[in-house]
Amino acid sequence: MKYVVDGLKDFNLDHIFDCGQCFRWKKEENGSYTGVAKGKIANMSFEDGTLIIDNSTEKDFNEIWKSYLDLDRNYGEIKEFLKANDQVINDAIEYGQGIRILQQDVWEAIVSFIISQNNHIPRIKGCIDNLSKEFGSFVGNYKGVDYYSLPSPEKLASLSEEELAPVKLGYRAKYLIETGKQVTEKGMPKNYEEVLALTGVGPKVANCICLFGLAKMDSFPIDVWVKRVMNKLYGFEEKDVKGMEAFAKERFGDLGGIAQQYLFYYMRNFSNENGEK
DNA sequence: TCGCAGGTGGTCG
DNA sequence: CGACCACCTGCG
Repeated sequence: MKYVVDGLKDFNLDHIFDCGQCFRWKKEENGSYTGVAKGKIANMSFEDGTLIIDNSTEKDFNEIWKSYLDLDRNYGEIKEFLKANDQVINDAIEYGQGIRILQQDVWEAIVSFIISQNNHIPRIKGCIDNLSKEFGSFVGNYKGVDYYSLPSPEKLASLSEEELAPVKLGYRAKYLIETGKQVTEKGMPKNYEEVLALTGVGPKVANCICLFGLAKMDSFPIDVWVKRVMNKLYGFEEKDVKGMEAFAKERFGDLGGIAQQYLFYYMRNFSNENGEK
């Protein structure tokens, strides 16, 4: 079963799945992406404005993928607003024109971004993969490959560091166990303060969780790449995080998170392509 | 070999 | 508060 969406603008799978917001979508040899989210497996391909979602019913699309891919938001309008307010961001927007902020599961965002701290992307993906296979639940098989969901907060809370050792989380294992306990006891966090209170979650990770898990579009995560791009394009000292936060709020307002994704993707990918540091 | 990577928590001043 | 520094792991 396939579900087809025509006439999509401001949409590009490479931009969406390679802009650092998610770690569970794998690019296939034919350029499509396969992944699992919210308990469903899907394979997506996109060409000339047409998105084909394989292994998805119309019901799946309406209940899951439509909102997951943030298709109800008008990114054309957002880009015009950002460009009008800021001449400097123009190139970044053009470079990542197809970016969309995925509306991911909150718990998945919590686990993913705790793991992401001080870590390389291939290893982040490996950790999430291991964690799902070892302790998650079986979601299904698609084209010969088994897919698993992440373990629940209760499941993580029940594990010891020794049991988690094969997942190779390093010192992040205890953060995940503790966070599992906190979420089990207090429920899922709903705002920045509650997210920040979780063990192993500082300002950067909290902003990622708010942006990608709670759809708080004003969140502006500042990591090393954003520090670099803020230095390069706007002349900030890389340690001046406070200054960057104030600037983002003033310049981008409620759309800070979307602006951040264009800037992040531009700095991380464009500069690499061009052999800059 | 050793530094470092999409940071955080703990400890000082 | 702001400035340091250790920290799992794997790769160059």
